[in-house]
Amino acid sequence: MNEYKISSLAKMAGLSVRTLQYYDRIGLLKPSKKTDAGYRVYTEKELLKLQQILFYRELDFPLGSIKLLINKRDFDMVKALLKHRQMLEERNIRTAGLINTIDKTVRKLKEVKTVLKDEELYEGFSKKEIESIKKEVKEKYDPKVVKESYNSVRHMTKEGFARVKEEGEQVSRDFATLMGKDPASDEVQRIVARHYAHINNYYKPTNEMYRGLGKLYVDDDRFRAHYDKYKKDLAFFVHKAIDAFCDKLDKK
Amino acid sequence: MNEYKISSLAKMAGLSVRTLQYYDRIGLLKPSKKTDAGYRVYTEKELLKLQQILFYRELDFPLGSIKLLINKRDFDMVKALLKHRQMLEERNIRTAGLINTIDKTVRKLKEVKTVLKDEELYEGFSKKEIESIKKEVKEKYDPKVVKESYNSVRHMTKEGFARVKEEGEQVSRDFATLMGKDPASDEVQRIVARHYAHINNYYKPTNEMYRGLGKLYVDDDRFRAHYDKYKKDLAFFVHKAIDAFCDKLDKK
DNA sequence: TATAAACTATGACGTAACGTCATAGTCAAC
DNA sequence: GTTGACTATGACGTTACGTCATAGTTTATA
Repeated sequence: MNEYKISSLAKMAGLSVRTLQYYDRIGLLKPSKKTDAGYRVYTEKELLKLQQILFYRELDFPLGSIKLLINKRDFDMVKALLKHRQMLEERNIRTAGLINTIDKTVRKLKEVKTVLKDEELYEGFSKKEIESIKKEVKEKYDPKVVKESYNSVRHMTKEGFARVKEEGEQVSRDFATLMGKDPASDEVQRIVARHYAHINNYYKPTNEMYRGLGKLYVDDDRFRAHYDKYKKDLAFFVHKAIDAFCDKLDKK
Repeated sequence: MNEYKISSLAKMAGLSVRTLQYYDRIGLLKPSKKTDAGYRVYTEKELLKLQQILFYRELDFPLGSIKLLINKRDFDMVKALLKHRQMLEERNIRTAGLINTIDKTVRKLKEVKTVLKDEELYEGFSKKEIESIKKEVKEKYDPKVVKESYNSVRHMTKEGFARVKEEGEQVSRDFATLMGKDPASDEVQRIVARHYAHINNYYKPTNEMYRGLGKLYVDDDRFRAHYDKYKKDLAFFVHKAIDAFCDKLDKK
């Protein structure tokens, strides 16, 4: 019977020497024998077994399972295959979902492909204000968070931008008219819900994060200025309203 | 701004403490500061950044890529997403292929599993003939061996059997063209190996079982007829070839 | 036959993204 | 002042190998 040294078998099977040594070590494929010098010697028998191994490996079976599958003669192959199939299917479903999420995200980003110039983005602000905002945004806040909304805002069409901006302004005005009411009241909470949905155009915050965002409206000068522009202390009111909103979410 | 200790942030984000410590270590998410005692202190800023991280993580981005994505200001998000999408799609296609392979394999195995009754296996033979064949096979050859291959053959459906025949036909033709050569020669042995691999689709015979199957090809009229249909005495040739194959396996 | 080239074995370490365990220091409460 | 909860860190395990270094073996060649 022909005998093969490790690199021959490796070449035949398309594996590396180190891989075969590894398979030996974990007991997946032992050589037929070893020479006095400790060299591994394989025969056709091992080649055939290796083919079986590679079949399962191709199916993404973990080596530990393969070891059981090919060594136990009474192992229920069909059951193992079906169980594995189940797992592959779940993996596929999940991956399909991820692709979908990417598509949605990309659509959102692309829909707004036309790049707005800074002047358009910050229309209403003076040049100096623009610079200071940009600088502040860059230095003070989390780069990515700000960048994402910054970019998504920057890449909007004028129409898209106008729409979002209008939406945001309406929400702000609504908050302004309701100031003084109980932040936890239904009418205020309805506006918060709209705000929350608005925010979700840009990213999907957890409850805690949304709460944090509300706090940021007060702590951050630029945000506070934005709201307080509508009405004095509106930022604080919005913060409280968001807090109440999150309280309710948490309680559920 | 509110300050959170590591377990608070972990709970909020649904991660483990160890994971956050890990993210700190690899520079993915550094705490806002550290206390004198070395305790990590996080704020809402980190919460927001973490949310971004989790968004990409959900999409199976490796953490290293996420680090670049959220830290490099000029990183092209759309490009990165589309590239990732490409990868996910390839993964999905491959997984779908694996599922398909499993389905085909399981179909085969299930056909094999259904037990054929003797009458079906030997349809066309009389009861007496059946008994005589069984008796002969049992007595003439190593009882255990023959019984093994016998039984494994018995467990096929008609359809399964037809499929085996169909798929085995190519192998048969190859044997036919090589008849006259030394059954132990490399070229013949290669075909035997293919036959062996083919058989292995259905069950995993021991060497002895495989040898018994070879004998069965000669001793059983139906099998013999099958091979001799291709060429006179082909069954005997195949038997010899399988014998030589098993000799080599045994010799080790 | 001596030597160089090619091959082999083995241990150690690295990978990704954490989990687990052990050890030790820290903080708040009773 | 002690207990209990919390934190930090290092070490090791996980999967399926790859890479590198070191050392011994076989083979080819001069």
